[in-house]
Amino acid sequence: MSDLLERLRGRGWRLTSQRRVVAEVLNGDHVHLTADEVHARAVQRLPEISRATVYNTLGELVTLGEVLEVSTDGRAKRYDPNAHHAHQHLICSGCGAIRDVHPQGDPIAALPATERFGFVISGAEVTYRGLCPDCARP
Amino acid sequence: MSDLLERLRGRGWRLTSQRRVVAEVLNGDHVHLTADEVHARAVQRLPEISRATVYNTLGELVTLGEVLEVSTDGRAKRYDPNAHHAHQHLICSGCGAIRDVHPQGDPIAALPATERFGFVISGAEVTYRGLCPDCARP
DNA sequence: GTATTGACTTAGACAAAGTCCAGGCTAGGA
DNA sequence: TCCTAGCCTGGACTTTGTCTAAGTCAATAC
Ligand SMILES: [Mn+2]
Ligand SMILES: [Mn+2]
Ligand SMILES: [Zn+2]
Ligand SMILES: [Zn+2]
Repeated sequence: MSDLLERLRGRGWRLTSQRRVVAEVLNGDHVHLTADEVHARAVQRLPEISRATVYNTLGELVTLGEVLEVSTDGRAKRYDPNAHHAHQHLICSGCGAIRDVHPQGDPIAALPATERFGFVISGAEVTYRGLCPDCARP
Repeated sequence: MSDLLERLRGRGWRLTSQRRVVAEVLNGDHVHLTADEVHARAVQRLPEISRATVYNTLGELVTLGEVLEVSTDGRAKRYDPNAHHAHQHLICSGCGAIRDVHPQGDPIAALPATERFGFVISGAEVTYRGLCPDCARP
């Protein structure tokens, strides 16, 4: 993750303790935290960090293409540090757990020209829903 | 749509003018209105209808399986009367226009067992993004 | 090391989307 | 026609996110 910080500094990003902490919180696999969850974890390390700064920093990371914004339900957006490997999401309807998944083939190819309404298509997001092993137990 | 109302009455739904108006507003193809848009249109026909009733009625229609809830971005949920024909959505990144589309094949089949993490998968939603003919013009 | 400065951070006000409640109203059955 | 369970209403409240004015500080220049 420190290579990320160096990369951003090279792009003229001022490296503050707040930004460093937000970047540290967003570290790992299958990480899809809401802004408030990021804030709660950031406060553990830097008690005075504000909500506004967390929102600002997340927004900047999204603009820079280093973090993805994922809207899986009508609730809070989730922030996903796995921005450099295309993937889709599998979500448990019971507990909300989210996993990164990699389906085969390109979903865009499955949309015939007659179903495109003249649109220029740029991407497709797939959300799989189901029950995780814990929630599926009788 | 009145067959819908009769069907619901058969299920013990009390048929009020408010519910009738909400059902009428949600009529047509490629209809994906937000709750506030439904309310604004309902008020044209029944000026005293409240926001709470629109939310309640939409929620009931979703529970009854007569309307789908679509969360395409982090904004307001959209309500889709096309609940009886499986379909996916194509959204213009420029103006937000939404079209119903029917891709070929089953997206669930594209997810190998090794990518399912032991989940029991129940469905998949695909959101295609692009630019509509108007927004793609130079 | 110190000064400078524009970018950054903060607290809190504000806004949009949605939920909840007490009290009044009414559709539909008796 | 009357009764009442279920429905509706206005408004308070919650969650999620945005904006702003004023204070702070990272990085550069000296
Ligand atoms: Mn992800
Ligand atoms: Mn639809
Ligand atoms: Zn689960
Ligand atoms: Zn458009």
